[in-house]
Amino acid sequence: MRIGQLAARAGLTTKTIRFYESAGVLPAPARCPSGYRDYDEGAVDRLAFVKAAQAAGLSLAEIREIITVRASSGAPCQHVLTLLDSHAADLDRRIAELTALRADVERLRSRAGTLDPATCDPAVVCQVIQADVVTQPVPTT
Amino acid sequence: MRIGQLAARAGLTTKTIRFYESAGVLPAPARCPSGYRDYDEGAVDRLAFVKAAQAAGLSLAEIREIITVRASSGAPCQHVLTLLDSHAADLDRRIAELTALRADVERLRSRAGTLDPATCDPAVVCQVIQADVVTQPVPTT
DNA sequence: CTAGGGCTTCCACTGCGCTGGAAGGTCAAG
DNA sequence: CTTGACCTTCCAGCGCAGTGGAAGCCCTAG
Repeated sequence: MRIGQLAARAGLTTKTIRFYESAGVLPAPARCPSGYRDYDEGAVDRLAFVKAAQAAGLSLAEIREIITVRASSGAPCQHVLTLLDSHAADLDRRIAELTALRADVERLRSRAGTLDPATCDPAVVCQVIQADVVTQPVPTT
Repeated sequence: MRIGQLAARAGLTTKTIRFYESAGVLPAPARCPSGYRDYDEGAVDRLAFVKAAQAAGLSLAEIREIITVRASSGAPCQHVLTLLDSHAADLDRRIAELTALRADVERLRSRAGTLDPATCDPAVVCQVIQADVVTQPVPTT
């Protein structure tokens, strides 16, 4: 199967598939005499795995590492579980950060109603934005 | 005041201050005969505003726009409130996405305990990661 | 006079996951 | 023979908020 067909079956572009190959998450396939890439069915499965892993929040670098572990030392289950745990912890942190930020924004918003535009000094640009109402370290997006 | 002193007072690096000037969130200051930047007290206030606005989740582009509105048509309160509302909505979406992703990861994790490593087919790389357990569109980080 | 610390500019790079485009080769249909 | 779809490679850029480094000027202390 050529790259265009694989792309259609996987719901990706040919660009993305070549990029995945260069990123090390899709093995380099055989080549036709013409130089065209020639994929087997395994490529479809592999791309499905990559998609699922991405949907689980893993980066291409992490996916590549899982694949490497699988190739060199068998089932990467333990490694994957560790990754998932650390991602879950990251997510908990992110969610807590965003929730706190959300509360800060709400606080600014509701405080804005109590402000008199006439008291707004050009030097501070806009009195709605006040450092002492906002407690975030930095929105680590 | 020269750039190094301003940086110390604002808790930033000189690099960042020059970058803010080029990004349009800090006005270009006067220059000493030597060519050195010469800041007044207003610069400290301005940097405090930028910090607070960043902490509220605004991008430098948005901050620049607020400053522009302030300079051209007076108090930007309404504009700022609109921005804050749209950010609050973004945050709600992000939080919902991350929470759903967190649940997916948890589902994968707990399902992993029921799997037998022996049934893990190299073609799928790792059976812990399964598309049908994950329902995210794409983790729009 | 020299060393140092601070300042100037400009250009490049970081991370991440692609995406776009140029210049050219391959193949089947008309 | 030509057209057009498909493929190849390589190089560049996106967004975001900076960070790093090079080459060179300014100023003060020793």
